[in-house]
Amino acid sequence: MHARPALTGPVEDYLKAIYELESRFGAAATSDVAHALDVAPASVTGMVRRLATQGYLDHVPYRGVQLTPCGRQAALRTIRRHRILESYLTGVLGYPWDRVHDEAERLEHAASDDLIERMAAALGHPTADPHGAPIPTADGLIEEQPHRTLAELPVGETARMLRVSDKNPSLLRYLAEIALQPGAEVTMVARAPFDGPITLRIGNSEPVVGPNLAAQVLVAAMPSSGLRSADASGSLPSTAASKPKSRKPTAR
Amino acid sequence: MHARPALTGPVEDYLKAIYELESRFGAAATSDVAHALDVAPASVTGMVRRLATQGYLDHVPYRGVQLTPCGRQAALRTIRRHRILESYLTGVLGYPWDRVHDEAERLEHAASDDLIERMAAALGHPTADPHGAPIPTADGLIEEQPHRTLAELPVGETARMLRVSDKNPSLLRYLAEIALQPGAEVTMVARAPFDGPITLRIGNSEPVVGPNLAAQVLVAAMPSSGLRSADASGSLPSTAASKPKSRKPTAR
DNA sequence: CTCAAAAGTTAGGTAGGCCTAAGTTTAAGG
DNA sequence: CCTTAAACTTAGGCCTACCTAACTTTTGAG
Ligand SMILES: [Mn+2]
Ligand SMILES: [Mn+2]
Ligand SMILES: [Mn+2]
Ligand SMILES: [Mn+2]
Repeated sequence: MHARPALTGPVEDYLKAIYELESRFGAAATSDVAHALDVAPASVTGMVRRLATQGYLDHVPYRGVQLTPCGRQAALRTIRRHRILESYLTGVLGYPWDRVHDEAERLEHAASDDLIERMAAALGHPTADPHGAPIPTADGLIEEQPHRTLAELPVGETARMLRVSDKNPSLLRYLAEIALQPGAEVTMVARAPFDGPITLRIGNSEPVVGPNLAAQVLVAAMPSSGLRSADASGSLPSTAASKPKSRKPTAR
Repeated sequence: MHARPALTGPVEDYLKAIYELESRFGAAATSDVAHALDVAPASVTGMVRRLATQGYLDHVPYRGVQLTPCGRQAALRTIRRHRILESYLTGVLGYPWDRVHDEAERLEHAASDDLIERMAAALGHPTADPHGAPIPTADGLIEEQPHRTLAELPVGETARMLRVSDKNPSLLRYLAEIALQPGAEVTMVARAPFDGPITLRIGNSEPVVGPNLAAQVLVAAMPSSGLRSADASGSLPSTAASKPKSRKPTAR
């Protein structure tokens, strides 16, 4: 609540990684954090203990870790900076979307709030980053859209592409090549059986992609009939993720 | 020459500070570096020993420190980034010139070369930062202009304002108020004796300033007669500063 | 020339952030 | 249940980058 000491870069990255794991699985496992940050599990245990004593997270040894409200706020602040930076780099400086993540990963720890807000203003206060991830507001509210994966899209249906992970540059380059980017309308033309190739229609072209790729692309939950532009603003924002898919670490 | 390991932020700041002290005094004294970086002298001794063993500088104990070619190259790279960042922040994002230094001081360690060059390109490859400091080229050449201080300007003469330190925000705010910024034509109208107040003409106004302020403002060495715009490009660049004013540390 | 202050260095310590190796706990299969 | 592999933590180090306190070298005033 009060003026906490400024966080270091590594600490911001830990909180961010834990936030993302927590919203996917309900809690973050030591080894998942280690994998996300590319450090040894022992390093995570050590850092987690420190951050727990400092009030940023709750740690039940051997059971995983969860953010406190204070830790969640810090995580969302870093995520906001990251995503605004990515948006600015692509939108203003002409970066390709497969190269903004690494740059933002460093700048997010160095840019002042003032700079971030100036960038956001220059972009007209965007609500999603170039990969379709929602940008939390300055006071820590984030609005997740309901979605399914492209792999789940029934044959014949059309959906609006929503989002893809920003962490795989070569995947991003390929998606750009076939024009599969957030906002694009994509139709499931055919799906070969036994996890076979998937034929899509995007604009005038009909790229054929693997099921593995399709599973990584998120599309809007509701079928998109024609050119209805769903107004993103105005709906009530929620503080965290929608419904975590349960997995290993259940904390408590 | 080969791929040296990436430097840390603190190391980049040490090399930059040493570069600046060296170009002013011929060599950098431990206590001056300590003062510039706001660390204890003992910390400087330690860092300097490490950087000397790593080949970035030569250290003669008790006599000061000097950059090796390799250290100078690293320093100029950081200075280039710093100054391009300052230029971008004022030129594109509307930062006032008194607040860019702190921001650039952090971003200079996080921005990639690609980002820096994109910013430079967006600005049309500027040759000076908002405070008038020359921007080294990507291959480490820097071109200092001949200058004198505004305090030295003879009464009746007009000169083009060249440069001022970026480290004193309140001075910068005041200079902006009286329109004394790089490129401005300034005339020495009158100087009261015994270090008394100095009357200037800048445009239509005649601000009266102290000799202390005037000593901090650099103007072009040659009198500017009217509106001749001196072409900065085309002259031969030199690797380092012109002629260091000798002072305490003489190294060797 | 002397000698004390200033400048610089050395010694010893802290904290952050990482590592490997060696335990400990948990979960899961048989 | 028992056993064992996987997940996790603990122990013990290392490196960077800082600090203070104590010592050494240089300098310059008298
Ligand atoms: Mn990203
Ligand atoms: Mn990061
Ligand atoms: Mn500056
Ligand atoms: Mn800096």
